[in-house]
Amino acid sequence: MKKIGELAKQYQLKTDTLRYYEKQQLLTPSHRSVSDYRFYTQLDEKRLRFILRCKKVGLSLDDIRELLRMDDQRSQWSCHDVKDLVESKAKQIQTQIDRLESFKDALDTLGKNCCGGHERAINCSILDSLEHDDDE
Amino acid sequence: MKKIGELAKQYQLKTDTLRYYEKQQLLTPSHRSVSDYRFYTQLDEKRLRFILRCKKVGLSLDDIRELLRMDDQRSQWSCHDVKDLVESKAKQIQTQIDRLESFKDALDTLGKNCCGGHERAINCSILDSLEHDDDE
DNA sequence: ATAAACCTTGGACTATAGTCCAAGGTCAAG
DNA sequence: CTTGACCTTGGACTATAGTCCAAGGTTTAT
Repeated sequence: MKKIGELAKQYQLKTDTLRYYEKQQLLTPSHRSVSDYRFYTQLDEKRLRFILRCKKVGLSLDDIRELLRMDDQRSQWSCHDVKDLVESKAKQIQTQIDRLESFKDALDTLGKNCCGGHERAINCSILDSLEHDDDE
Repeated sequence: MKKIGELAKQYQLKTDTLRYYEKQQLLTPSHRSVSDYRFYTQLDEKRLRFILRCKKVGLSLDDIRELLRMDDQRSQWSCHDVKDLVESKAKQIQTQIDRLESFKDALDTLGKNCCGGHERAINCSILDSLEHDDDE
């Protein structure tokens, strides 16, 4: 059983983060001391690793909460449910990627047409194209 | 000269957004009526279009503020300065894209190994891999 | 003259994932 | 027995880009 400080140090988190996860219903330590110190068991720690692994693949705390619920009661859920969550998250991320790609393309185009020299920006092609309604 | 409501309607913004841009030092109407109504000139409107075009290419309000400063005083800046801003923003966006791509890959991998069937998730491969420390 | 539609301001609230702080209680070492 | 390191709580604050609200003033139309 570990106290919050130990657990935090071990996983390079702040104790505040662990308390935050508790408030978010992600990880509640199985025991409390008389003086209300948190004590985390091996299982709690395993749950924390689950959470951290989820974060690594880009899941939000909301997603993780849902996945934990499934993991807690696997028999209540089908593989389909789980896969669904993962796939819809992947799709959502793809949408964000697409959006950013189009930003990137637009910026690259702006940059490519610019001399980038040290002369005054009086006729800067970037500023000019941002000023004019070429594309609309 | 347009009142805030007209301008907002024309560009499909909320009047609040326009006021917000003013507070952010992006767009200050050139005139005020006796009763303190905002009046936007053609130039103000042009400036707004500049802002909206910047947003379209993914620039933040902070970026836009900087770009407007350059546009306002082109002779104070070089093409290099302008190009630099645009390119560094493009790089920053690329970093975000890379991060999301790696999330996407991880989720795709999880999803691919999962049957996605309607059976109970007792042995769900997704949950299993999130539980075990395979990759660390 | 009064209602509807507009305008003003400042301040609170949204989501996300924490981080930091203050005031106070607890515990181990010297 | 006190110091320092830990722990507790609740609440405020961060960034981003607005959005919404309340309380009140103005303008336009009837």
